[in-house]
Amino acid sequence: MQGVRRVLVVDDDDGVRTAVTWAFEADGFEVLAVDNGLSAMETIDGEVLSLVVLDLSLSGLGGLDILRRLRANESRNGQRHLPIIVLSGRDSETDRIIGLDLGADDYLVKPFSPGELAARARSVLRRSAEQAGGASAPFTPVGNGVEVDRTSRSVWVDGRSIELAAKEFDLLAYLVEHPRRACRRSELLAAVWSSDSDWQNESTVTEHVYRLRTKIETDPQNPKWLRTVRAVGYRWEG
Amino acid sequence: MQGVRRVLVVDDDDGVRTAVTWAFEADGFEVLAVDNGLSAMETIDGEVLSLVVLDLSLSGLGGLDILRRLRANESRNGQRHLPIIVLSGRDSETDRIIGLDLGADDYLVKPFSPGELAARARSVLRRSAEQAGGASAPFTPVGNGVEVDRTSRSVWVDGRSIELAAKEFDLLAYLVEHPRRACRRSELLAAVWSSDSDWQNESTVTEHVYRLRTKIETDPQNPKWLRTVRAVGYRWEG
DNA sequence: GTCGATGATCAACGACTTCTCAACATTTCA
DNA sequence: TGAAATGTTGAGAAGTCGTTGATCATCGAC
Repeated sequence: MQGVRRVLVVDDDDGVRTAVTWAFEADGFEVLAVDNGLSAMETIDGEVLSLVVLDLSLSGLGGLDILRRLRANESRNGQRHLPIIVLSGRDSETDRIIGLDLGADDYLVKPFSPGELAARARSVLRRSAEQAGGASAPFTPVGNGVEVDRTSRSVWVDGRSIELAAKEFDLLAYLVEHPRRACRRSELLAAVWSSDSDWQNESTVTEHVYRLRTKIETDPQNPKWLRTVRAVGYRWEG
Repeated sequence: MQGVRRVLVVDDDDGVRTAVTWAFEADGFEVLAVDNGLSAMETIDGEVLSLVVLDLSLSGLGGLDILRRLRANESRNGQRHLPIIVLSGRDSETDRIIGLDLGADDYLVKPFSPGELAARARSVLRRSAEQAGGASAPFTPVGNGVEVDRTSRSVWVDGRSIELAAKEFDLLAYLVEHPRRACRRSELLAAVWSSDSDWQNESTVTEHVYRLRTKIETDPQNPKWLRTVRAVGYRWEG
């Protein structure tokens, strides 16, 4: 898409900055790294960036503040959406990220593997490019795999069109948009049903997954895409 | 790593303070020395230090208290791990266990030779530098070795994907996040099982370590990553 | 070497999770 | 309004996982 892909890494831990920098440079990115929120904001204002990797738990001007300010600025000035991947230190923070829906494009919980970060970065950039690419080219379902188009709300599996009910589609779309993430049922309830797990029964999710599998998996008993993560929930193998 | 290597010596015995100070100054360290726990905490808060040498048997605010507070603060604020070498007057097994459990990086019993202390200091600092240097901490190295990803809850050993049960994964993730630390079984119970050791049997940890080893170690009888620390617990060799 | 303490290994059982299906509730649309 | 499609809930079966205690191996002290 662009000649230079430039990423900003914001983390106050030397080790994380170094490792993330390596991972991105190995992937052909130009990397800027800063260790605090103020420098991060300055860099974002002053530089042309393709992507920001942002630690949530910065001291001082925190990751959440940056995210909030950035998104507020963008919508006020009608600027282009700058893709952001959030890093969070604890698994419990994940729930907050999802709950608050702060506009991160993806998020990773430490510890994470560099390869995983690189994969998510590519995926975020691809989506961002498709979006910027305007009136997305008429969808052509190609070859193998599962293709989901939110605009026409249609789904193809290995090139064949599949009919899904509304909730089934929403669930699948969410999973496909968050590939390789172990999603807990409560997360899916919140995201797809806009509901609290206190309010709604989590077995609703189980049942919809069951129906989805019968429709999209070749061997529903032995699912290839929609995998169970025992004691947690489900994961889409993108 | 740093231009100046600065060490804080905490001991209420004049003779020990003097001897240790000499030993470190001869080794090119800048030395701060205090004779009580309160001053120690103040110095730790106010100064940039490379290492603390801490007498366990201080009167007043004791060595164990300092260790506990310091490590609690670090984990709460996500600060860098400050290396600590503990000095103890007695060779009692109990103190040794408690000292290592609370996150002392090494341990010396009085009387000791200044040369021995200097050697251990160098070793502790080297390990600490390696750790901060990126190849460990929340991040696991690429390629060979064990990679853990909390987001997708998946694990790779030498590039091959490994299936783990829920508790096995949680245990592994905790260990990987605290590399090169002797973790007591009670600590692991508290961290991974959110449980009291009075309530749950510590052999649960032993068993889970056993299962983990059979899944991730090439030679489980002779573990390379998940090592036993006799009379204490287990340690992850990051 | 012997003894005691500690860890490894194994088997067994109970508890928990998910799958599956059926029944009921709700929405949609003719 | 009524029928069909869709969504939600609950219950039982099947399977996996977690935990424990027993027994054997190993280590270190004496």
